Amino acid sequence: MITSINDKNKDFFANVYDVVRMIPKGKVTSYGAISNYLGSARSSRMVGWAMNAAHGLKDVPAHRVVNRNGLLTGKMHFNPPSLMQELLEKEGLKIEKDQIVNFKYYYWDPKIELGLND
DNA sequence: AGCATGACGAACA
DNA sequence: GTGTTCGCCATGC
Repeated sequence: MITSINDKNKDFFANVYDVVRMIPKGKVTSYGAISNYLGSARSSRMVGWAMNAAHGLKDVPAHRVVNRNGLLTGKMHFNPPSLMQELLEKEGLKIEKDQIVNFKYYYWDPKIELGLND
């Protein structure tokens, strides 16, 4: 539950949620990619912070968002920490040592997918 | 106000 | 490739 956010934060959150919702099934992206897409390439921490608040929203597949290394850094924040991996595996991805196998292949960059393409 | 932390990332040694 | 440091913005003490 967010106690005090400004309009600026709200806009940032809304953008993050919107991008995350647009992530195709079986694809993943990184916090940095989202922050970059929003224009704040170095505020990737805020993306993670937004995800923390987003984890209460069913429309926001936070499990499709990992760090640039393809590592499931946020798995510990899910209800069962293993849920994140399970969801990804259910979408056809393979996880090993909390890391996405062939992460580069499943990587989905909003800056490219949504910006370069119509 | 200052200090420490965080689902991160990039630069540097 | 690994370890350290800084930047980013917000939160908690």
